[in-house]
Amino acid sequence: MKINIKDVAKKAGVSTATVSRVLRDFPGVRDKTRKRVLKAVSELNYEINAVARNLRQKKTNSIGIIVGNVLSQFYSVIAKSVEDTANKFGYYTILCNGDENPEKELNYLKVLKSNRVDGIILTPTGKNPEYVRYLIDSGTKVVLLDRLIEGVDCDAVLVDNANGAYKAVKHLIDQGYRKIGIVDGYLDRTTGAERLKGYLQALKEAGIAKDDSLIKIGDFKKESGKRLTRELLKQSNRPEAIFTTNIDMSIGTLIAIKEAGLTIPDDIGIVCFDDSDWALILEPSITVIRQPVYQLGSTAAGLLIKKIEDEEKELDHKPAVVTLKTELIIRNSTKKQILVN
Amino acid sequence: MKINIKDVAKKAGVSTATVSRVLRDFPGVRDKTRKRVLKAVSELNYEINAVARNLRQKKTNSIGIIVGNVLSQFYSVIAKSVEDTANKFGYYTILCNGDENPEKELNYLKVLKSNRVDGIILTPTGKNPEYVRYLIDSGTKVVLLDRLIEGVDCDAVLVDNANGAYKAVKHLIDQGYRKIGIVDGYLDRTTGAERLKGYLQALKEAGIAKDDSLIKIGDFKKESGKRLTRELLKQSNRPEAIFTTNIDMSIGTLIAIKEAGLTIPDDIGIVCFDDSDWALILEPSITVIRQPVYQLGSTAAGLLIKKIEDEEKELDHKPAVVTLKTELIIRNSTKKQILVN
DNA sequence: AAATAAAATGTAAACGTTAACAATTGTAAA
DNA sequence: TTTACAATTGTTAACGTTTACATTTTATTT
Repeated sequence: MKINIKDVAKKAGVSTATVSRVLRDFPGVRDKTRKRVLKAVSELNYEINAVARNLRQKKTNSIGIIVGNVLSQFYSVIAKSVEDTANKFGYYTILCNGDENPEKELNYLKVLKSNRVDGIILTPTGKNPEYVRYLIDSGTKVVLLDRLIEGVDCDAVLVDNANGAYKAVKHLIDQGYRKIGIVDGYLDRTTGAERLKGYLQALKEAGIAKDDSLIKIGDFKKESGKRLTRELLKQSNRPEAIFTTNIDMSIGTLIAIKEAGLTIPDDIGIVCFDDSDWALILEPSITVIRQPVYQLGSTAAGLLIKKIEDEEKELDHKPAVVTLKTELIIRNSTKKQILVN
Repeated sequence: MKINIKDVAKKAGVSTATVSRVLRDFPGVRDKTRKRVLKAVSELNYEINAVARNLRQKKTNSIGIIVGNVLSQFYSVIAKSVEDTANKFGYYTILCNGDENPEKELNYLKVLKSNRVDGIILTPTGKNPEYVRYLIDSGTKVVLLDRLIEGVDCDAVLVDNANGAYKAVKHLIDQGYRKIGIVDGYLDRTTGAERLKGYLQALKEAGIAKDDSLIKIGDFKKESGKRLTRELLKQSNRPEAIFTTNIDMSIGTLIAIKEAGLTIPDDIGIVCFDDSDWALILEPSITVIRQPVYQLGSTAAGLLIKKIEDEEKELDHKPAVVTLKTELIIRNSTKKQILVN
């Protein structure tokens, strides 16, 4: 029932090799022959079996991407940019939701390897350094996205997390806020750690003492943002402003602030890592650190594909870490000054 | 360099068939042999080549999913629920972004078929009925999600779009709004058409005449929501309330309302199709029609996998259309009554 | 211990391509 | 015409599994 290359060859009166050549647009096929083959292809409704091709060529034209949390807007954009870029170069993507869970991550890495994807883009939990190192050593192309893995030397595309956080907190300080809380995610992800670092640096420069009760560490997800903000707002030394370190936790924080009946920016100022259309619609609009999210994904995909194709050409590839800049977008959630006037 | 099943067989002193049996947990392998094989597997760090397996088994344990617009929150949730469900049954997913573009859709359908995915979940543009029909006829398992394709008989998982829209508009009317605009998406998608139908039905029942100048048709994306709302707000018979038919257009609509300096719900009421955390944070919070989005995806994936596995067991499968219920969540963006008091 | 059945293992073809190499055909110069 | 060489096409062995079938080993019965 299923048509294969032999059927096409027979119908066109040529060998399978010739059909294969036509299918792959190889030069050196007489025009007359090519037309005959294409006619047979279309008459038989032949569609190549990519699985067989992949086996023979030891190449799948696919890349895997493991993201931290597919529900997050941040990773949606990453998924789209990786996919767009991959498509442009003739690759398709397999999207996996690591869910910030090291076991899921490990499992997916194995599945992707087993399926012989040509490369992997990984937002690492950082908890599987041995396997990632093994992957790289055994020839799988890997590009890390958004975070690094301690002790693993690998291409990566990052954002200047510490600087972004620094700009956010410095802005709060410049606006007159002093008691500034932070709602951060996992400190064992480089993002969480670096953003905390930027926060601390800004405080230090302004001569504001570090206050551990204002530092709350969650898991980068909405629920923990809500829970931690509730804690912050309940405690005696309630912060005058909060810096949240990713979009999902920011949602939780905003919910908690609304619950508490506080007014932004009068009662409390807020700066969030990650921009969103919603941040603009909210009243007041939210001051944010904008990451070049689309570019993050497209750069990672571009780097990965370059790595893949460089190797095919037997070119050497030097591992690179690309760091993209963040941008402070000042809106109305940090306008304390105006009220002071 | 690469270890294959032959290497394992040699090391364990058995045949490749035995190794294969052990790998697939086949019964009828002596325990001693099994252990010997597993030892060799682990010592050699052997990982099965899924591509070769897929070729031989004519099965890939993968399903493809083509969504309308991967940037939309709606489809993020769909992607996650499909992936979760697929994983649970041992399948992995290939996510494709159709982008509401019939050509991209067609291309992806071909790529997925060529890669011999075991099944496809499709949010159809409706513009490729012949190919979808051909796919189904040639044995590819397909489940449509969110929308139908005219003239194609296929399993599908939908939402009661007309009823949802009806509830939304009826609610507006009950709250005292009369001049109600609609910002809808493509009418040639069943979602767009059905939601318009519900809108019209609610108006009719209330004895409100249809006014074409209040009916704006876009493409389900943010930009058109913004543009169309600007038009609505500029024209002489400005609506008292707007019903938007998906989350992305809703964002555009909210931006346009904010731009125009109008107050919700005093100057204008609004109900949106699709709930979101942000709808709750906004001031005022937004009344919405909530779709059971996660369930939509998991049901589709479950149905698809059942289809796939029923066929393997040579069971007959009757095409089914599952329609899930929507829910009206009343919040503050439609509280006209209160102001009247 | 022999005969038989059942259990375990092995052999080799098949899945549908591609690619190295071989063979044929066409073309242009001698 | 040959001849020499280039252009085109064909043959066949991979790629790494699984699986139908054959064979060997083990267990059971007499």
